Amino acid sequence: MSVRSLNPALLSHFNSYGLVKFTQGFKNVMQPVILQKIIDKLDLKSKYPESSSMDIIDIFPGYGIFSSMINYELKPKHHLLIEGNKDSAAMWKERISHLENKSFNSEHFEVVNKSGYSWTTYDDLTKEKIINPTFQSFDKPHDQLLIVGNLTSNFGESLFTQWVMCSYYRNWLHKYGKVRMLVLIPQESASKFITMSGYSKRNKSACKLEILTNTKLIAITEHKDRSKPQGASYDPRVLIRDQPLILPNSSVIPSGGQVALVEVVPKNIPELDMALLEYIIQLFMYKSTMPVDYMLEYISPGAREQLGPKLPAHLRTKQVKLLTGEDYLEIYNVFNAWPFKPTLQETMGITLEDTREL
Amino acid sequence: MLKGAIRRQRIRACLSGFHGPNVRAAVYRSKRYSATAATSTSTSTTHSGPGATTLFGGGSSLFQYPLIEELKSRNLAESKSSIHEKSFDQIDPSTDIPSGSSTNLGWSSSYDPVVRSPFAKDELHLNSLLEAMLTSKNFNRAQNVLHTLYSLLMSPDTFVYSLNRYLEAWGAEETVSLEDMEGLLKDMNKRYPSLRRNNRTYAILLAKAIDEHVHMDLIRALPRKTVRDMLTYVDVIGGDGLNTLFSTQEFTQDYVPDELMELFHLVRRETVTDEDLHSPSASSIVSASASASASPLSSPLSSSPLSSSPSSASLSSSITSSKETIPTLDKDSEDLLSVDSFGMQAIRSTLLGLQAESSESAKLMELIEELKSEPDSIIDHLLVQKRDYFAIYRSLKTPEQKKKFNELLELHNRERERELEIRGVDAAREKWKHEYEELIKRGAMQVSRNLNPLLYQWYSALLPYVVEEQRLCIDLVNGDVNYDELTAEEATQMKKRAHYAPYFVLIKPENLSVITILELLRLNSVGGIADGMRSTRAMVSVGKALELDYKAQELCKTERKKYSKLTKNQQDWKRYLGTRKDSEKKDSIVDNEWGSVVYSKLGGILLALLLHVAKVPVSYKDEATGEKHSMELPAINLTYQYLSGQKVGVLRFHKSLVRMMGGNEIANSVLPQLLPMLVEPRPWTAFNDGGYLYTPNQVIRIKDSPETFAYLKAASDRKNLDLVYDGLNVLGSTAWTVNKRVFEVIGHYWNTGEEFIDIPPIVEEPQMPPSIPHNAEPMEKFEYQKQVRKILNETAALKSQRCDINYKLEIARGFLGEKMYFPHNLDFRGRAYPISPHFNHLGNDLTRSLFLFWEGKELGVEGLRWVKIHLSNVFGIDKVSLDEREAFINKNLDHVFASARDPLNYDWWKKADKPWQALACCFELEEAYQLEDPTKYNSHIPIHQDGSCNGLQHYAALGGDIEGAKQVNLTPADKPQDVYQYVCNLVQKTVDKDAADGNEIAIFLQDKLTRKVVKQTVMTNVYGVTFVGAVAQIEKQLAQYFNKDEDDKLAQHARYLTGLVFQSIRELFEGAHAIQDWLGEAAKRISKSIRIDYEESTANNSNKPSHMSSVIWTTPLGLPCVQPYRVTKKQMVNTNLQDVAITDPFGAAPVDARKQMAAFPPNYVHSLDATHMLLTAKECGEEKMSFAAVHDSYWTHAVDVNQMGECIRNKFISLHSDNLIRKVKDEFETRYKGFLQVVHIKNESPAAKEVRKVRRALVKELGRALTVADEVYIEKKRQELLNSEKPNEVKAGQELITPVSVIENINIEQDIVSSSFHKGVQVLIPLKFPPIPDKGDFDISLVRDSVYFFS
DNA sequence: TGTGTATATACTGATATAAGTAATAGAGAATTT
DNA sequence: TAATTCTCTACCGACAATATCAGTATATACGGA
Repeated sequence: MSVRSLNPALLSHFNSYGLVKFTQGFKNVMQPVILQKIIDKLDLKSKYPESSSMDIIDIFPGYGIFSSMINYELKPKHHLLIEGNKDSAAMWKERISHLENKSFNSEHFEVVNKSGYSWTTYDDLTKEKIINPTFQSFDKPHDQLLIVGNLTSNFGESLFTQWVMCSYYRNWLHKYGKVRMLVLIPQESASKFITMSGYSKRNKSACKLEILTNTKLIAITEHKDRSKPQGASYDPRVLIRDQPLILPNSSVIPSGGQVALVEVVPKNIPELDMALLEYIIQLFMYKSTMPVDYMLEYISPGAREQLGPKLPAHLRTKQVKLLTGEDYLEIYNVFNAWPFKPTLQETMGITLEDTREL
Repeated sequence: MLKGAIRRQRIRACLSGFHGPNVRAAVYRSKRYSATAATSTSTSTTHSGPGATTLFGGGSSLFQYPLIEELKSRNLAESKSSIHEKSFDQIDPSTDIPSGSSTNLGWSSSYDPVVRSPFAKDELHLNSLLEAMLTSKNFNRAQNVLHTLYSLLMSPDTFVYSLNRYLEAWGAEETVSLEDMEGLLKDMNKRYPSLRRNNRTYAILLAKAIDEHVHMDLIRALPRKTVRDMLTYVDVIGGDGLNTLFSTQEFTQDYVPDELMELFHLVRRETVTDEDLHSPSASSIVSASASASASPLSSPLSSSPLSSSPSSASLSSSITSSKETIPTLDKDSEDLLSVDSFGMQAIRSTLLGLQAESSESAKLMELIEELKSEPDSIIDHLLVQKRDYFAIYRSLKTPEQKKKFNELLELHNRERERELEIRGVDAAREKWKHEYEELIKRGAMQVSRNLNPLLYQWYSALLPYVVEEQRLCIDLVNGDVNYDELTAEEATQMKKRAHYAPYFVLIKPENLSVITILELLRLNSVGGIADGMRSTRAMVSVGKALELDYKAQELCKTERKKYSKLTKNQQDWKRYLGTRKDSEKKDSIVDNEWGSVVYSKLGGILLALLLHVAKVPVSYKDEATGEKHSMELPAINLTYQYLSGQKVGVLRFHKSLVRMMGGNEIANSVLPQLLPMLVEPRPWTAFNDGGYLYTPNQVIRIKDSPETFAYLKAASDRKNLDLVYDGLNVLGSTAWTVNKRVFEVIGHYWNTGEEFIDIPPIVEEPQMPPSIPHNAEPMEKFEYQKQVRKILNETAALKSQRCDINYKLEIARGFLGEKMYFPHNLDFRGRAYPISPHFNHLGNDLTRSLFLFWEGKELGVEGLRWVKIHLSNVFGIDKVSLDEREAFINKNLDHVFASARDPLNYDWWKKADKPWQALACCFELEEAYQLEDPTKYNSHIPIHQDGSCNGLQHYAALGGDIEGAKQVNLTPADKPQDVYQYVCNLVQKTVDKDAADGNEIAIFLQDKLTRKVVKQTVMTNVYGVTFVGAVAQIEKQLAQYFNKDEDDKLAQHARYLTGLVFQSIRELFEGAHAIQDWLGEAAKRISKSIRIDYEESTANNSNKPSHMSSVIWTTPLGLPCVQPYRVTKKQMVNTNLQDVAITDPFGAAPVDARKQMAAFPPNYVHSLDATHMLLTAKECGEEKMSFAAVHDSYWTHAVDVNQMGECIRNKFISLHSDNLIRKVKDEFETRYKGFLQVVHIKNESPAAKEVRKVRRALVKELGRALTVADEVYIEKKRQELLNSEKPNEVKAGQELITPVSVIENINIEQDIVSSSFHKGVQVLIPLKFPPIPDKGDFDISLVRDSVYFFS
């Protein structure tokens, strides 16, 4: 098996480090052979035909085998490694100096030793003119910018949903266009987020993801329980649709870690009252086996009586868990036109804290 | 002096009451652990010697006791029953037989005389059901329940009480004859041969016998003593019964118990001549009533001339008649639009509406008229019409007049109080109706922002549904439901109904509806939800409110039965028989609560119905056409909300409804439950007997802790709590009134709708920050969202505060001019609180300013001085000497007068630290100075004496810290010491030193240290604040010196400072801290101890035995304190609204060791300050002072302050003259005797080696791994053998070597390591407590002369 | 009429939910190896 | 057993998470003997 994308210049460096332990709470896929398959499946070259002028923004790269392979595959103009962790950053710096000797760092790796969690990190990228991506139309995915990230840590799940929201708001790195994101997330997150209507684990974020992006499962790890069929914790319809690669457990550190690689491509979505949409989804999800008509009243007093009739019959009787993104948008529109739609106070979930003096 | 000594002795007597004979009766007889240890000291060394190759006493087998075999086959059967989950129709005595035995497990310790049945939950359930079935006269079902109950109870004695309940209710039926009852009893006896009748049973039979005029037959058949005892069950026999009995000539005096003797003579005399009844001595008898209620039977016998008309008539007619008078009686409605609450008006109309009906009020009016006609009387028509009793009372000149007025008012109010408790709900409804009809007449329904007519609409819409639901429930309870005729869905619904139906039928639909509505409104914005509430809370609260109403009504019925047909001498009868609550209750193991499950189910169905019908008018403007549309939308909806990532069910009010409730035009309706009382509360005589006339209450606020209940009951039954009750009764007997002048000023500012001092403004639409672009950067977005959230949070908080204040003012308004009392009860540590929520003297500055003593006392020179000092205190000048404080006010007297004369425009008082109380004080002074001699002023204002950092005062006394004691004013000084400032100075010193050494942080902080920075930390230190918590507090104080992005720097500085503060406190209160640590350590050991007599029923975690023992101690007053911290199990309950999680209090839950440990030191100290307060209260009460307290702030009349101060100090000294910690230790050592403790000791220590050796041997024999549970079991067996009667068993026990026995005599203290230390081994050792730390040299008697101790 | 199997129902336990990790440190408990 | 990861961090008054699903245990229905 060839590992085409593995940079030979780095081999000795990888070897000298051995299989590192410092995962910092992140999970990682460590086997080049496996990663090669992923890269092949992603078919990156056709998506980034002029990759030599592109930028890769690589967030929480960690040990970075995957990063380096993508790098070698695409050979971008800039490959920024946003790595707040001191040890990892130091290792990358060492690696780069290693490459300086070998290839004068023609890989264009650059370490940004700042937290990938903090938004200011990214403001600084443009402020300090480290990169200067082009602004592209929102009709098609951006072909000069790629986000790669490892969100397998504790806060990863929330950060992932925030990145998705950024793609909708067209801020952060998504201000440049519909930027593709290749993100490694925990299996628990992936099996909730990438679902189709009716799947039991589907949650609010999954609905948002469906509405706002085209997201595909690229690869998943084997199931922990050998007696279960592979992919048992995922929505079977998604598995059929996306045909993800199955990674052996041994390829992941810490061993047995369950992860999934997903490819997120933002959609071109008009402006919505996102707070309202989220509120509707959230409230419906509280009792997902109930029909829409019944749940209307949970959103706002009088909604059932007044808005129920405005919904098509098939929607009204549909179980909430069976609703598609489209369905949600339709319901959203009805609410949005209603004079008594929920106010900010309700959609924000205001709570009273103890106001007593000292 | 002598008196004090006697009292002290009594306290001591109480202290020891808790352990005693019962200790001996416990599991292990006579010989105890320590004795064993002493004898085996020598033997154990031989065993552990090298020669002991076989560990078990020489032989190769395990001696005669088959210990290993037992261990191998040990199989624990858990006592289990699920009866508590069944609805009434599923209960079947033939199948519902619980598995396992109902033995008493005890709670934290088996030495204490408290009862715990494994089936307590089922018992409770069945008893409630029985009660309900009897009330609804469903005797067949009730009998079913009764039989099931029998199989659960631990002793036949307990069963008799339930049987009596049945017999009593059944016997009350006219169709049931004495013969029937005897028949039933015989039948029962046949089934349950162990069943014994008790005196109450006989009393019940007697009642029937009297009815049938065959009572002498029964009486003659019984021993005289039995007859005497049974007659004390007055609630069973009834007043009429007694009357008949006493009139029977054959019934001789020797049948009569002492407490009824006078009544007996009364009846006998009455039959001779009626003239005696109208003797002129009447008033003197009545005069005794105020104090007599504490001991009703000791007051002189006489009759009152006031009783002529039957009170039952007034009861039913008063409401309808009062309704008519409402418009004319409305007082102040124009002054205070905002607090125009209909509920309160309803209450007031109840309060006001009784005058014509009862003779008591007629008499009062007569007196008032009489007084009015006196020359220069200020009583005018208006005052009379407004019923400003306080103004009238105040205007009276002679003590005789006052006395008489008070007496008559008391009688008058007794009637009104009863109305309030029994008929308040009806009054509220009538009020709604009235306003609704008024509004309809004016045709103004749509535009009205008045809430009450809307509530009436809700009520009218709700009622038919409730009626229908009740009909279904009745059918179901009567067994008239044929499930076959129902659809599947209906059947499920009916099954759900079965869980609440027995209770639903007990209350009339009108009350069900009104209470649901009012309770819902009351709960607005509680529990952290804006414009709504947690649905769980709502459901449970509604259920509880219903239970309270039902019980009050039932009690009233019982009482009416007592006096039903009596037309003469009702007052006297009442006084003699007391308003004792059902005496039977005191005997049942659990107080018969319906329980959370029933509450939530009842609340669920009622709220579901209400949600369905409650509408609110709304309108909107069509943006396109500009047309305005009006319509009705549901007023409330059920939804959910996430609270830190967890779902909670929420009932949310529609915005329009919220606007109606919180605006300044409309006020809430007040649920007339647990309001301040109009008469002196019934004195506490038992844990569940005292306070309101009819509404039941417990003396301790217990939340989900049957253990606390068990201890409380045991102590109460043993009469250990009488001193506690005495103190509590003093608090309850303080009469108050509302400060009308302050109230009017508050009302003025309230009505402006603007912010003023404690009054939040009305916010209609919050001002949002300017919106940001759709594609703003994430940072900006989050920032924006944060701002919006903050603003919304603030407005929501304002709204809820306004709502809350409104509710308080509503109640205050209802009691303007009234005399009111606050019944108190205690938290589990003994701190006292008024039972009445919302409006009480524990509130904030604004609320407190509304309180005046009803009684006035002439100031005198000292009193005047104290009023001034008090004003200075509330003004914020309280750190200087008393003379300086007085001087400060003298200097500012003009400001004081000006403030009082024109409070709206003159601002001086508004600058005070506590402005509202300052204003009240200004009024008082100004009025006093209107007299030629202000010292002659009759003052009503309560003067406060506050302990300076009371917790630390107690700690300092316990620890004997000389400097610490000085700093918290235990030592006489010429000006008050300020401990916060002192600590601050200490810290400053270190900071200066560090700064001099070049410490950057210290240099930065050098000039920023203030008292305020350290205050909170010093204060919370008593509560055991951790380093992290304190850092957070100090960060808040330092935040102003740092930029937003300098969080890390801020934290760094805060941490440095916190370290110093902690260090300084530790220095200053060295002894105190040693005590604090000791208490913490003791709590830790207790809560991590293992009871060897407690069998672990879950085998799966036998390596982690649960810790079952709470920290329990007895206060010097005899109150047992049980820390109620256990891991709570949650039970999901299905209701009509949603599933709710209810904490299941009956789970045999292990303790929450962490909480036990952290909370014990503060709880212990609080139990001491509570003791101190109650002792002081009692003494003040005896000295005829008015007394009130807010934990460590004691209040009395100005003139009495000096005397009270003396009292406070003396009680403090006598409290601390004992070695309290020693006592706690002794108590612990008794209670937790023989318990084991889990510790980790160093691997390589000799002790560890010994233990390993024994364990290895055991494992070998056992053929499997040895669990901790096994070790505990072995130890238990060893203890049993050692304590055996048989010498051979004792010997076997001595020879038995267990992992515990090999180290029990080795000193392992120095080998103990923390559990996270890796090279340690876990071992069990007997529970021991660390030695008590040495006390400092502070001499407690110095307190006697410390003026600033409380000031 | 008693027994055995198939299906319906009831019960239990696990899991997810939200969504700037706030800042920090240190003990103790829980979980995993 | 040993090592690691997670949790929590101020007392009381004044409390409070729920819906769903998967898997298992029990009850009912049914059919055949």
